[in-house]
Amino acid sequence: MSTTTLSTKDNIRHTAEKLFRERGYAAIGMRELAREVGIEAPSIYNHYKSKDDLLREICFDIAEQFFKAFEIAERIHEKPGKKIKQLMKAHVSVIARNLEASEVFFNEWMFLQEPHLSDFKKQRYEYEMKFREAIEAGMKQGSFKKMNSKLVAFAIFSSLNATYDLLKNNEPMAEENIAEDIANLLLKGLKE
Amino acid sequence: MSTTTLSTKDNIRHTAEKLFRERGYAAIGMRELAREVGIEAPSIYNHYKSKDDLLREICFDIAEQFFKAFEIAERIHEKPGKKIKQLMKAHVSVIARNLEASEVFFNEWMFLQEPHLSDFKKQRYEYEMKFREAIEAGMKQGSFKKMNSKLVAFAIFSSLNATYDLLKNNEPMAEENIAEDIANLLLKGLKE
DNA sequence: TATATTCGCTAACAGTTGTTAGCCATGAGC
DNA sequence: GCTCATGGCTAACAACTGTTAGCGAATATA
Repeated sequence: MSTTTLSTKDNIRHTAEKLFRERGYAAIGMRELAREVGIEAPSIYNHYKSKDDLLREICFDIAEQFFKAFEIAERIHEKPGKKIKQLMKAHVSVIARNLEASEVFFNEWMFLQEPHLSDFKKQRYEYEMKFREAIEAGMKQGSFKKMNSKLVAFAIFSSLNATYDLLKNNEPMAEENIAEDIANLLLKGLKE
Repeated sequence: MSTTTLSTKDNIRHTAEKLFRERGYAAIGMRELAREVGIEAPSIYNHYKSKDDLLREICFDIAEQFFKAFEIAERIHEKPGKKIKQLMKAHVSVIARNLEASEVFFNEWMFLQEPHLSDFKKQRYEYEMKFREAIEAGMKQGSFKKMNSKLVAFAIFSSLNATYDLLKNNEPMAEENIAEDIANLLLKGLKE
């Protein structure tokens, strides 16, 4: 835990992540956000152009982290099973490092305004497709069962994205174990 | 598709489900909801006591359906693998029959006011525990691998709850196939 | 020391929020 | 035909929305 005193801008950012996650972007007013930070609402505008600007910074920052983590994990060339596992670990690691912000990324992106909304959707689709390519490669190569790759991708993503709830509601569980366990479950199945 | 002309109350309900799902409970005003229905905002109050009342009806109606479907599926006594599959199919079937409303149930419940909020959380927890019991029974009995049952339950729920996206964004896919495919993936795994 | 920038503040804006009061037309039951 | 409930409507409420203008103190730069 860093003990550096955060800048006001960082304080606004982190408080926004916390509040947007807890109660939703639309339900949080600038005055409430400001009160939680310990300043007055108009002071926020010394650091962010608008409420949308705040949301945009959060969402696109997380998006960037997902892409970077994916690229790094992709470089390690492995057999499909190991590769998917690597990608899943990278994905979970981004969530675990940004517990509140990633929830905002998943649940509040629809409040982005154009043209950022379209931008965001495009990036999300790209990311999904990168995952699906890795899955389909494994199917073609014979390591994976031949299934609807979209269904598989959705099952993987939604399982991984439950990381927040697992880390928040549970007996402490190491981040790496979550990815490892979910990967094993999805790869080898629950049946003995 | 039924061609019965719906009552105004039903119209409000269905329109609310659609709008709350699309843009979130907090972002939809009574005037916008009314406009979409084709009436004026105050007329809504002839049918619902408040905005919260509307959300409450939607959320608790879906909760009830989940419980009922679970109970019916539970009666058919089977081996753990078949049983989980039955429960999953029942769960997906509720989602498929209430595509918009179930999304509201999943994503907008936090806007419920007390004491209904606590009520809701309790019911959700009960439902989760019923599923986990079925999973743990399978583990004890030796049919399933011994894993963290909360993690397994979360993976199952989040995968099943992706049904909405699968039915909406995809080439048409039969509801039963979704549950069947997800069940097979989670039970037998992706690996060949 | 003079100047410019940063960053807080208060006051205020126009528009929107959920909701209530109260009026009027329709149609059912007596 | 009279009465009453139903379910629309308009007008209005106080509170709240995101945001801007503009002021003043502190800090950094020259």
